Amino acid sequence: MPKVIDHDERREHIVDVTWGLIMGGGLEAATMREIATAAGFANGALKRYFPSKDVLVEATFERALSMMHKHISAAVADQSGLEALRVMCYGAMPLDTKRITAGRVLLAFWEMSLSNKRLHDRYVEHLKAWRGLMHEHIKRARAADEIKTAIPDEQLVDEIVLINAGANIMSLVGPKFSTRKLQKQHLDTFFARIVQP
Amino acid sequence: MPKVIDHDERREHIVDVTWGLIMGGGLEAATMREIATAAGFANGALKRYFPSKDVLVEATFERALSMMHKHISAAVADQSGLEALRVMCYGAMPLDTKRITAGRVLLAFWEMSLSNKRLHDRYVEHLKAWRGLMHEHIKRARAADEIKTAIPDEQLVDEIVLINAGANIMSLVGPKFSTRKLQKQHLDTFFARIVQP
DNA sequence: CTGATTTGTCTACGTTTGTAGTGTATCTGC
DNA sequence: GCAGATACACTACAAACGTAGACAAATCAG
Repeated sequence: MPKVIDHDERREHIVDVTWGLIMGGGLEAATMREIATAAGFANGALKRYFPSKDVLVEATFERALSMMHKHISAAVADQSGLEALRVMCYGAMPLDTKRITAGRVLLAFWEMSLSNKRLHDRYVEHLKAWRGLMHEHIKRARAADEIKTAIPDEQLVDEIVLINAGANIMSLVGPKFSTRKLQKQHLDTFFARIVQP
Repeated sequence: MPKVIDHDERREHIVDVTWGLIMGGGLEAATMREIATAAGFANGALKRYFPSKDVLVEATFERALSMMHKHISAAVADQSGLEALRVMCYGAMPLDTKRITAGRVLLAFWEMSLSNKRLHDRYVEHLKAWRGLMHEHIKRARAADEIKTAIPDEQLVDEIVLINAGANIMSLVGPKFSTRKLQKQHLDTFFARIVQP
């Protein structure tokens, strides 16, 4: 028996490195050679852990989605209704450096998913789950009379999604205009608004 | 004297073709060979009109911005204040196929501008002009007592920008969820809101 | 018709890409 | 300590990229 290696751990590390490279210079910067070097390997070494670049990219994509999912789940915790919705919204916004650079990865994946059906389907699935969760919390908040606006649930959910996607973009391309303070204010105003008739 | 050619017209045509290719498959699909073929030329023919790919891409980028600028200017026309703002907002939203696919190009440029200082500066300039124009109209609308909300102008402008950017993204990656109807409703609700105290 | 000049084609070159193949070093179980 | 399997480095290769240069074709002035 040869050297024993935790393959899953190695894969995690390689995905970490790929993530970092995309953060720094987009997908363009994430070449197999560059990833291998940054991970401390030589040219062809990644092949043992990811059969092809597509698979590696897909794994990195998956990481982005599961990271967001975990971040939201952890924030929501045992809360429910309006407070859960609030925590979800603030948690998904690019309000610190880590989440802003994560938006860089998201941007790359948005573009890639437009020419890769597998990735696109996966993202639609994620979107469906995310929106479904928000619907759930809004429903409960309405039942508890925490939300009183006449605006339909579907519109509320969509508004959050658009604000969030827009904030991710603008934090990258125009952070001087769309400041964190403003982005927080959007959510503040939004929540102040929906608790009223 | 040889064949006489309108160079500007040729450049427009080449930019058209580049635009179309980016629409279809992102920047990845817009190779010099592909552009030349789609424009009806052979491999190296573009060199007479664009010295390098960077220049061609920059010209296409410029087209995207000026297209939006023209679209807005034409819509606003001689109007002013609230009505001008309203027309601007609806005009910039991806509410038809043409504007949705234009969002595809915008997405490509957002990503590219993150690793190209020239393009980034140009986009920031555009953003500044766009936001400035909205500020102008909001100011006049307030003077005419058309807008009564206590929300600061800067926040109103930023909200429009985020909704717009988000709508552009979601029209591409999740049109099943973020429908045109919903996107229109966001603006309807927004304008119904700001005319009240 | 002739000739100068631009236009566009074609070929080629140097890079960079993803990936396959080969060999060597390394480590574990016996 | 030995044998066998694994891990990684290294080289190589085909494909695709942007771009440069040489050549042929086309066109208008005279």
